[in-house]
Amino acid sequence: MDADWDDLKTVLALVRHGTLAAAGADLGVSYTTVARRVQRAEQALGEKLFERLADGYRPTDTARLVADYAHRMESEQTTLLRKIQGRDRRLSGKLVITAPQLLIGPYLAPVLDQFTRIHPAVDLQIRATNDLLDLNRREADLAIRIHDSPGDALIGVRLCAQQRASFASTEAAKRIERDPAAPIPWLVFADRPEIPKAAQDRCPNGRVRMVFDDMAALLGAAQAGLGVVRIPFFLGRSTPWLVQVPFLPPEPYPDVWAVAYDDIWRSAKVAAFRTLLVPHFRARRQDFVA
Amino acid sequence: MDADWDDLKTVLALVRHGTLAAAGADLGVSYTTVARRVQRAEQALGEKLFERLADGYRPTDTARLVADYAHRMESEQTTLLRKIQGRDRRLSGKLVITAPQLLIGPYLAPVLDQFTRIHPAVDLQIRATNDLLDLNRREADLAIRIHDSPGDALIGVRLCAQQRASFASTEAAKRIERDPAAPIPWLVFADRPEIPKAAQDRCPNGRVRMVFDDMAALLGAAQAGLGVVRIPFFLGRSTPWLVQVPFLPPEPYPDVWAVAYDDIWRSAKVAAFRTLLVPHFRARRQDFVA
DNA sequence: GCAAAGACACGCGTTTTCGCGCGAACCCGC
DNA sequence: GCGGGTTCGCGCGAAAACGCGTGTCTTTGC
Repeated sequence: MDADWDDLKTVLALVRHGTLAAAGADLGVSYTTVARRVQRAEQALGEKLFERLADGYRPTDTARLVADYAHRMESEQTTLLRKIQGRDRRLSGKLVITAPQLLIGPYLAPVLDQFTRIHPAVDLQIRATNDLLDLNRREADLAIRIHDSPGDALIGVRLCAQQRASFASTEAAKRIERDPAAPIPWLVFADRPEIPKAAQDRCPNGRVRMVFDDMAALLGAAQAGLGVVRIPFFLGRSTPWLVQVPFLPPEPYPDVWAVAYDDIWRSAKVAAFRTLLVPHFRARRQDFVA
Repeated sequence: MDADWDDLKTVLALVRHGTLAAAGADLGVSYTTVARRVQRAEQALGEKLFERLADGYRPTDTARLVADYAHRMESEQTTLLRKIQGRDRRLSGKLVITAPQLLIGPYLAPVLDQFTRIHPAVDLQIRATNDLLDLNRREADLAIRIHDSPGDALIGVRLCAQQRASFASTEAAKRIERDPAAPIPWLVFADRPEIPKAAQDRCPNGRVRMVFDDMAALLGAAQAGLGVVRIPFFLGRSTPWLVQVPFLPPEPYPDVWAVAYDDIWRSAKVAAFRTLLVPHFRARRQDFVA
């Protein structure tokens, strides 16, 4: 009664995904191999781990127990890999940065350009996403996030404080200035589909004209003059044909952070990147507030 | 940068043993395989893990780090295996009992006999040793130990309290009774090579005649009439040709315990064994004290 | 009621891994 | 200085693991 560690890993993947094919894809092997390894694990442990059903493998209680401990082993492994990576003093190899899509173009690109010139041996990869990538699973080494705090077990530095304000196309902004009493058509983002309170106080005639679930589309609509959007200063200022609607008040917005796991934060590549990143944002901090 | 779990296991074994051959023997594979897996692990991690020396592999700091975390993964695995084994409700398969060598013959044998008759499907294995086997590494399921407390993370039950006293061959005992003032020749065990204080008070003329490092040899010498030994009651009473030297006082001695890991303690096979073991010792508890 | 899709079982050919044997380098004791 | 023992490196044949293709069953949607 002793099991191959990779077989335990396979059981974990199968419990997670439910089907041989999905587990195999996760592990990077064919589903046939998953089936064989599970069979071997069942034999080694002397316990039935799955019920073979037409729509997938259903884990038994024992399999859940195995998966639980395999998950702990996996955690140990990822921590190990982080520590090794953090001890890496070489300025070569892969470095994965993740950042909000719309921050990359106007603000991160110069840093990236400079970094690759100084450290050509580093294989720099950018993951542009608004989702929070799981740094623990090493989906990225360093994350630039717009959040109130660095979060869980992460270490980080605040790159700059932020505010947001109302922006609209030049013509739309002029129209509002000419007739402040007219109803303002708001374009809002899906996660908070209401009109900001401070703006509503100033202009009670506001109404939500459309709701978007994509920031780029929202900006496009604003550029086309469809209405007023409430976005961070950096975004409004770096988007062509948008101007701030002056008398609508700015309001607080989460700050910009650079965060990473403690070990990786101190690694050579991340440290080198930070020496460029932090001054760059600090020099432009006035772009992010009123 | 992602490593096979079995490769990490191999690095752990190699750090532990220092040479390819020893690590291979531990893992049950050839040393060639160990060398190959280590090479693969180094490539996967992008770090040098060992310095190849003429007399073995010397681990780098990174390898020690890997071994540290692989050790944690191993701990998770052994805990898992214990839990699975503990959930096993079947009265079949392997059951490993360890007990002090000299307790087995006179006291454990009847229990073993009875158990194998009632549960013939259980593959009962006895490990007779005075060393403490590592229950955590699953070297044994249930241990019968002579100790003051069950110890670390173990659960257990006290089978009986114990005392020890002085025993000698019939003739030697008579000789002492006839002439209490004559010098008593003691045969003592190597871990405590001194004459017990209480006995020395009664018979100040005692002297250490020989020191033994093996209990069976010590008993043999006592049986041959070479001197007086200080042993637990059960041992003196179950050894032929030995009698208690009456006026030398008994003294305390560690109790007899049955101990196991919590999970395994409740497993079906261990529980079944306990239902025979405990009453057996309880019924004979007077054999262990004056 | 029937077609399409998803999921598993099984068998076959291929790739990878493993163990063995030989030779070289080194340490140790004499 | 010189054998004996131990350890590692390398190449080859055997064995195990792997991926792919096919067939069967079940579910789902029309």
